[in-house]
Amino acid sequence: MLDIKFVRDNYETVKAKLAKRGEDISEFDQFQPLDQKRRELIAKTEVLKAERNEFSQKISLMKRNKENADDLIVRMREVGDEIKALDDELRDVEEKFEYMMMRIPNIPHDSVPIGDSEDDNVEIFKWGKVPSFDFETKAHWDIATDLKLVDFERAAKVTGSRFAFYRGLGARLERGLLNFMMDLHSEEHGYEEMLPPYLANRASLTGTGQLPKFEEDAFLIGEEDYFLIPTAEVPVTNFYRDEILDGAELPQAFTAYSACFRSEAGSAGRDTRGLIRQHQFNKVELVRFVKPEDSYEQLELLTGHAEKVLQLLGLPYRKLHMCTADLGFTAAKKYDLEVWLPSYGEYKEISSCSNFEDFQARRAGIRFRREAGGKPEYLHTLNGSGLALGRTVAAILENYQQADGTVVVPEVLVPYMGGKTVIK
RNA sequence: GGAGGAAUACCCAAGUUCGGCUGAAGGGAUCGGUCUUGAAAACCGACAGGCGGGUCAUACCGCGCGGGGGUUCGAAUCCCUCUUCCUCCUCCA
Repeated sequence: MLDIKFVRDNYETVKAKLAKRGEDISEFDQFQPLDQKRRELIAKTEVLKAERNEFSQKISLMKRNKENADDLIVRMREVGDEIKALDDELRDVEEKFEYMMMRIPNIPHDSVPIGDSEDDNVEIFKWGKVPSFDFETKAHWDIATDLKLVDFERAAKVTGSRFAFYRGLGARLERGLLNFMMDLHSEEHGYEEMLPPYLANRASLTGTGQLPKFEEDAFLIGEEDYFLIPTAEVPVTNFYRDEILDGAELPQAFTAYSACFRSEAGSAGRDTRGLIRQHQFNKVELVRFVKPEDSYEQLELLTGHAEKVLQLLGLPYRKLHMCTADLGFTAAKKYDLEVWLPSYGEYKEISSCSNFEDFQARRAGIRFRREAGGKPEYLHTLNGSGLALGRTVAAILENYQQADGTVVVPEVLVPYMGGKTVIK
């Protein structure tokens, strides 16, 4: 959520910046009328409440002195009715205002390239050497099926489309990668390891920005009003929801593995084969809680941690600076890491690293105090994938495949694969 | 799933019977001071924080006793509802 006072004082500037995202922000036109109406009603109702407080005191005194207070009580009854009517109206206005504010996206940082579509994302650099093969290469879904690493058909039978069974060395590879990444981030990069719940409530999904606008993307569980988490970002960021942290303990960094669940509404027909777009996938997430003045530096740091995984695995990738049109709802600035996939003949997103500034913190009520007794301030939140596991498996299978149909295990993973150097 | 109990400020904890000088007693912790060579102890003092309206900023005003509704001139205190925690039973990896 945006800072209401800031928006009030800089309405035109904010509107112009939001317009650069290229999405429909006509809702934002309601800001000024609703904000004004809201403040009018608050002013009115508070005058009456002050009066009521004052006279209730008087009535109390009169009663104690055995005086008759009936006239005052009758008068206050009218004031009470008036307050009730105004409060009802105010509640209505605030509900509309809140709903509108919760659906307004974050303001892009000034460094973000302006663009109309994903074609305007700016490539910052490429890393690694794209492999060249002197044999007919296979796509990862064929490699995985041929080597009995993943079974898509039986998953379709047992559950439905876009689910997968990992088996044998495929399951081992996914688990090995998970352990490799968690070890790297917790032991080398200074993150505290976390294993979060996979279901989260409505308040949490609202805190990180999935709700109210994108409810159709999430799986809702029965009558519980719990959602399957689309990413560990949701539980981990909301870990500190409605809390005030000690500034001396910032930054705080967590790495969390979780399964992630996405309905993939609206993606019908895209990436239908293989491990790229599943309803359920595994991911190692990085989350940081930082002081506002550090957040852009911290974004570089976090992105570097995600890149390190790709570098150690020897997977060719490129780093993109996402343009205003491709920022997503919550980010002020975002880098995507895209890994080379031979079957696509192009780079494919495998990590997304964002600085949300205080956008999530404001929604989720996460603050900090610089010093004891100081005013609480909203902190900044960041997160990034470190990395998505299914896509990493796909990338390894495709980039490390050999002419005989087997797959070489990247060196760093050998210890995590029980010493195996080849998947066959 | 069944039966009970609880939720008060940083922590503990009174108040809820009978709604009104409770904008919330009392401890502890914390901070400041006295004393001391220094420290401890003792004593004195400060300690709702937060959010919202308002203001150039103050002042001032509103809300606040788990969340949300309601009754009432007035609610920490009464009613409804939700959430969380605890105990016992049941079930269970």
